[in-house]
Amino acid sequence: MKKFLLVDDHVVVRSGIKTLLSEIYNPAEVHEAMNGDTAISKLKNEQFDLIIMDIQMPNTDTLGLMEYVHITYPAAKVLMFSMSAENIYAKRFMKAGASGFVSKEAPLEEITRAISTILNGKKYISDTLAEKLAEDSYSGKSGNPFNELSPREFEIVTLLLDGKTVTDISHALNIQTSTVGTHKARLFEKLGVTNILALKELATTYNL
Amino acid sequence: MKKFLLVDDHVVVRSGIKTLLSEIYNPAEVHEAMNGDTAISKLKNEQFDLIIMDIQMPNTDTLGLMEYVHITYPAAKVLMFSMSAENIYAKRFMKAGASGFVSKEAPLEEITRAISTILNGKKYISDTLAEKLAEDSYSGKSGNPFNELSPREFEIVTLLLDGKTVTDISHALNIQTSTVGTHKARLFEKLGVTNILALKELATTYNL
DNA sequence: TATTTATGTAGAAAAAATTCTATCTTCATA
DNA sequence: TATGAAGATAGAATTTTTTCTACATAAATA
Repeated sequence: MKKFLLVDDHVVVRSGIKTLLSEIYNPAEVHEAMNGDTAISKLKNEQFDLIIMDIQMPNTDTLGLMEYVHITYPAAKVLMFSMSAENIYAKRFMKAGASGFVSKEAPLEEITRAISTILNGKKYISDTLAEKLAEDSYSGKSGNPFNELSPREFEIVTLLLDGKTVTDISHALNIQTSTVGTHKARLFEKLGVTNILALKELATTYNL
Repeated sequence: MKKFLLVDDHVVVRSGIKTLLSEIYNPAEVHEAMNGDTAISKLKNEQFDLIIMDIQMPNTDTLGLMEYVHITYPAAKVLMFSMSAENIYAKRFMKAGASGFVSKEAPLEEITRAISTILNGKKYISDTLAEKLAEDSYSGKSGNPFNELSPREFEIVTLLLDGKTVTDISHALNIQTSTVGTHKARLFEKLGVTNILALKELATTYNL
């Protein structure tokens, strides 16, 4: 019997995936976690065939969580689930050790394909994402300025775009406000923006 | 038998709600639409006991859709479903004729309560949202929240939306930064917003 | 291998923003 | 007309953010 762990803060989403999994892998043992902490403690006690994780959860640094899972349980397979279509996040998560990336907007058929591909020990990425990854690796630059950001800067930019203040972020990441300030200044510099609204606009044009 | 229409672009969300509905209202007839256009055409052909709609869908003006539904089918009951917790839009959707507003982050228990409350002909809003609404209706406000701003506040909101800092504004208007700060705090309060990004979003929905 | 560059971090100081309280004025209305 | 609400304004105190400098480490490169 396959064992799954769903990490998502939305009941309805968990319920939807659960239904889906039960239909395909009957019986399927489906565990749920609505935040990073719960996920971590579940992982300590049990081993899963597949972890399905939302990339976006309140009060949870999901990229950090992905890294943690990959380092702590290198054999774990994680399918990242994103609310929006293929975006700039995908690459980061794949680098952090995810086994696949799929959008919640994707047709059911693609979602099930992603799951079974990963369960078979392979990685799954959609065709469009594969193209994007290919593009970058051969043209050097993607043209997307957000790709120039370091992992930490990227992490911070997403929180900033979420309306979080420097102080919020310093708490969330357990670092000094001055450190957050430094990252913020460097990332503003890299992106060529001078205020949060311009940052938002830029992010929107690159549909981040 | 109850007839439902789910309007949401995410398969897994639809599937989750569908499962939920089937569990409570067995049998339940659940129709789905993944965008506004599909929803409109479904509404033309059939009548539903309840429409459950995501407030956020790509290429869909959901507030406009809500208004359209309310005007075209005044008896229709619509439960708005938002990805994030109670947000600034809730109020506008309620004013546009929604029967309820609930967050996907809400516990299952609240979601089912919302659904049954509305099916019983009542409106459902969370306690926190109820408070917010009470505040307004009691002061008789309606429509565009930007109209509630005083001339000075409006002047300042414009500059703020232009990416100007408090200091910039104090120079431009020849007043103290503390004065600008006071105006800013009051206007944030009036608009029910806590940061500049939320302000921008609000301004965008009222195409300011 | 030695050297540079990028990154993550933070302390200290400075600057900016926010909060709180308090005038003063205008305007509506009991 | 007296009363009070709404608005525009700030001073002072406080909090937050920014800036500047610096250091350690890791990765890249001459």
